[in-house]
Amino acid sequence: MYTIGQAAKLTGIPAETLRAWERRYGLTPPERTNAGYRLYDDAALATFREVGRLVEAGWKPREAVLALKDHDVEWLPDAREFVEGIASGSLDLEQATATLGVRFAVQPFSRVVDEWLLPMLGFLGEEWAKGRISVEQEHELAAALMRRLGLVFESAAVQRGGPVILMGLTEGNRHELGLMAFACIVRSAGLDVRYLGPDLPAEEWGRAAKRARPAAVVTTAPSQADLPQVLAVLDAVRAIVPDVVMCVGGQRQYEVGEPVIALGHRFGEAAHSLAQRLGVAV
Amino acid sequence: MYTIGQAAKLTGIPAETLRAWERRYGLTPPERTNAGYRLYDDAALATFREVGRLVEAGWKPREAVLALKDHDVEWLPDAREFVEGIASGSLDLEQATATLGVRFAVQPFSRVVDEWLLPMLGFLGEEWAKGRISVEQEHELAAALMRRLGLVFESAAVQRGGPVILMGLTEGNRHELGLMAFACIVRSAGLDVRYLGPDLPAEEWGRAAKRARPAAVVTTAPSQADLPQVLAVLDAVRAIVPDVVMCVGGQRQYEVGEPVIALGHRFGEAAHSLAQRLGVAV
DNA sequence: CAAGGTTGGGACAAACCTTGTACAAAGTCA
DNA sequence: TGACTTTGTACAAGGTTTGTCCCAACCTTG
Repeated sequence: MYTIGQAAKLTGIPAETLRAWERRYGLTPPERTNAGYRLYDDAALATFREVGRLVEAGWKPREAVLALKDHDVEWLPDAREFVEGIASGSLDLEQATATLGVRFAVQPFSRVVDEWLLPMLGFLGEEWAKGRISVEQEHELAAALMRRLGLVFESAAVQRGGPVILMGLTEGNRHELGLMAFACIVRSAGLDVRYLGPDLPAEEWGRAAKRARPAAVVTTAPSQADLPQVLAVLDAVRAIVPDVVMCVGGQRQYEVGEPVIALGHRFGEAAHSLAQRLGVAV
Repeated sequence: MYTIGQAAKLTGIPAETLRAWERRYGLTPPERTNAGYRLYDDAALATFREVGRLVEAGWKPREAVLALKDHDVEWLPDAREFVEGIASGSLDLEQATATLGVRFAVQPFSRVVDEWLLPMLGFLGEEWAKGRISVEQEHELAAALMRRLGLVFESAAVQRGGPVILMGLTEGNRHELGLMAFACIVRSAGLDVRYLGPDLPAEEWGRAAKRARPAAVVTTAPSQADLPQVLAVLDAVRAIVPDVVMCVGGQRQYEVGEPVIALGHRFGEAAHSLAQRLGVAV
């Protein structure tokens, strides 16, 4: 437990400000000693830091506090707890995804993806394999997350005129979430991403390439069955744009081999290196 | 929620300009705080970006907003032109969805769906049948429209505690757009819609019903092949909730028959009558 | 006990937002 | 061409929000 001065030192927010936040917006009324001294716990400090980050990002403190109160930080548990909540049915999906929106505002998007979304998808796959998550649960979650990511995608500013990047899934592949997250990151960096959607046959990739003349093409290979599809897409696109850069993500990305580039499992860095390869400053 | 300064920073449009647009064209009168401060949500920000995009592309702001709002605008030719533009490749998808977004902001959402989106989907199907629209074009458009509708879905206020409505597509059916538009309308009316996504087998509908205890279930039957699936879903859900209300949309909705309710092709009215049937005031 | 931290509340300047009016640059039209 | 409209931006006067400061009284620690 910390007194207000210690809390101020640890969070970097002046004690007067912490008191003002409590007085004005009712932010985390702390426990008190017998004499009336405030005593904060670690959760309170975490909340202060979250509010601080939002304020630093330009939010009005009132709005920041309200947002964090509505979607209590405690409510977005770590990835494993989240999946556990889905499996047991104890998680309110509506509230959890709304909280994710606040998360996106508090932390850099790519960090949330690398440290939360991708691990979460991994756990989800495990639990699904064990039969602890039903198809309909997985569907509903995927749809909700796609909407959240779509919000980020739409709010990213694009600079037209630069190199075009085509993203989509190969025939038979419908696992959109990872790719969409990557698309959001790349688009947030200002690149012109064209998102084609799931389950697209190789010849359609050729048509898309003819229309868009992409500098790069990104897809994923979550299972072994996707590998030949990825190569087919490579052929189809290369027939139109011979020197196109092709990148691939997903569990089996390293099994595709030259000249396809594996993106790795850290999307922030992957997006960065993709931008560099295309000669675009980020 | 964002203040006007925040909105200006996030959209890149000066606050004075946002106020001028509101004053001159009535663009998205926002909520206000007690003190009169404007508060914008994500959908409003999307609209601003869309108008900005149109202005950047050479539209006049007045036309970008008012022309899309005026009553004497012919909707159907416009939807046809839209599809024509997609087919010929002369239409910029970003710009096209931008006009749709502005319409959502200045017209009742259900009217835009009834008079523009649904006819447009009809034309799109026709051209697709004629081979004038490729699969990848249709995919990319569908993904973009789903993102835009998802934005509406997410920014619609929900009142938990009321009757739950389950929406999704039956096994093999992946035509999400119509259903998603309907989901947006119903959710905007304050009802608790759970959107399950496409391609869900009947037994999974049963599982979802066990979790959510829905008062109503909505799906679509765009082709004849979907009819048996719809009946299978009805059986599966009724095994859990015997007196559930089941509604169906899509081209073949009238061929399902009792006790399934056909929604008709005017979603505004359909949503209204669904709400009435559930005893909810809208 | 002394020194330093904490309590509440009031006060205040800076930053932000409000409405209304004004104006220059650019476009439109007869 | 000249008159008129449109549009982005600017400014003034006034209200709101917010970080910070002050202060007398109280608490904790050495």
